[in-house]
Amino acid sequence: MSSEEEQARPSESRRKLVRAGTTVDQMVRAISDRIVTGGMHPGEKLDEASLADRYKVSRTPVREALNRLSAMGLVERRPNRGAIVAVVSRAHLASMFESMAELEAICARFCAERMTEQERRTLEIEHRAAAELVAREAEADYELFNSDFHTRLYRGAHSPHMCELASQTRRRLAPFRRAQFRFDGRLQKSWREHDRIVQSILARDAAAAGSAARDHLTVVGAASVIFVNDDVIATNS
Amino acid sequence: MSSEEEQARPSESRRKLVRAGTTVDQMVRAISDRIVTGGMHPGEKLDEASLADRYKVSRTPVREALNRLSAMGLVERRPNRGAIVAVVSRAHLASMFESMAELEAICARFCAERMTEQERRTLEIEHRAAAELVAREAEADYELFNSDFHTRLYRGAHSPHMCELASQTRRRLAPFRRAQFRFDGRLQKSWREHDRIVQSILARDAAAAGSAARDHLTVVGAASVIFVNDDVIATNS
DNA sequence: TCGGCATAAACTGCATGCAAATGCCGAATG
DNA sequence: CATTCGGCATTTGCATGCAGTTTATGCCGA
Repeated sequence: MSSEEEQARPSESRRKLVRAGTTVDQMVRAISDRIVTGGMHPGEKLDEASLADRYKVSRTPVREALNRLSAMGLVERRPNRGAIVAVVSRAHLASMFESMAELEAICARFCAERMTEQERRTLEIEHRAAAELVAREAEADYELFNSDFHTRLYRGAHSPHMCELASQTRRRLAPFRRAQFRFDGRLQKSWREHDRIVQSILARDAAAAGSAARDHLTVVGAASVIFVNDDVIATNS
Repeated sequence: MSSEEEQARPSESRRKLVRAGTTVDQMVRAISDRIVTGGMHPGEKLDEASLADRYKVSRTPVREALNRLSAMGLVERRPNRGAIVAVVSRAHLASMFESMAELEAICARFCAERMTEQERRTLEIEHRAAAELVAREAEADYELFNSDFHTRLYRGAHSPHMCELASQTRRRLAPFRRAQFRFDGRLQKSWREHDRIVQSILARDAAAAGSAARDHLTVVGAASVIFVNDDVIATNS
């Protein structure tokens, strides 16, 4: 696999044309992309100097990026001994999915109780519109919609901190959710599960919304943990 | 107020005698201490150069410390515009306490279902022992026990990630929970609330444990938010 | 007197250099 | 032959310097 598309950027791109600002941000994206897309395996060493000259920047922004990634849980930093790609055990991964399910359950409950009329309308409209993506089997687009859907759920809970926790956990799970929609019929199943959540929210049935969201995530989690078993964790050293 | 006890350290202390290793760690502790103990007010500017020469280090470790504190949610970093002590609105603070309540409810539920016999025994024994602290009105000691109690709850859930989320949120709330036990009779109330949680867990009644934990935190949160209203938030600029 | 613009000061972000820490390898010793 | 100690190489951690960006100040015109 030629995953080297980011490597030898023409040096003029240092601060022009590249989407978002600061060099550190770029490094965070570059490194996390490589980890997320499987370009680096858990346990692999991330040496500052190598990364620095691989991306043609100095060690300082690399350091900062590694720190941020460490805060995000994607890499592990050992004092004086460098950083490695975070090793997540199957148990820990399962725990993350479990937590995600619980967090979304809470958000869904809050949504049922607290969403404004406006938010409910938007939620329903967007959800209905997504049915078309399912029919077309537009996986990439659906994945995008899916992301929005969940974000909407976090926002609708009207609890900034809960939203933050959920988003954070979701980001951290991203690497392991990649092939989620590759499973046959997963698109349609996902939509139906969403439907159950949406209907419960619209009916203001908090308990039902909670269970629906929990079940939805539990299914996704199980699928992903199985997936990971064969593909990522097995290669951890 | 002479809160300048940390300022002009003899320079030899750079890497000797100071408890834990790296300069960055010291900076993190120093700055977070000042924020947590009210030495700095929300919104106040944290200028790298000033901090650097206040603590007689270079800007680099200060930068790293600010980044970590930003990840912890204690300071806010604006690109190219420096860092300020995080401003938490009353709404956001309430949201944090609410989330904390939900997280602990989940942990308590899991504890009821998953704790080992050993863990249950320890939980009960420690809890019983704390009754003595209540009788003696040993506030400081009880506060210590209280911290352990909650940590035990997070651990007992047997979900590493949930434990992490709970601990993280708890740390972040620390600044606002300071005077929690100053309220009259709070010690005894706290113990009785703990008792309800413990009994539910020992009875393996997940639902009851969840509600008990949620109620416990909801009370604490309400008290602290009120407290904050008069003391911290009002002085934010 | 007030608003807009240009210049200057201040501060952040990145690069580079140096010192301390860790890990490795070989040699000496029990 | 195994173990431990010391030097060497690599790598992290911190200091400092420079460049770009933001913010403050002052000047000019209306």
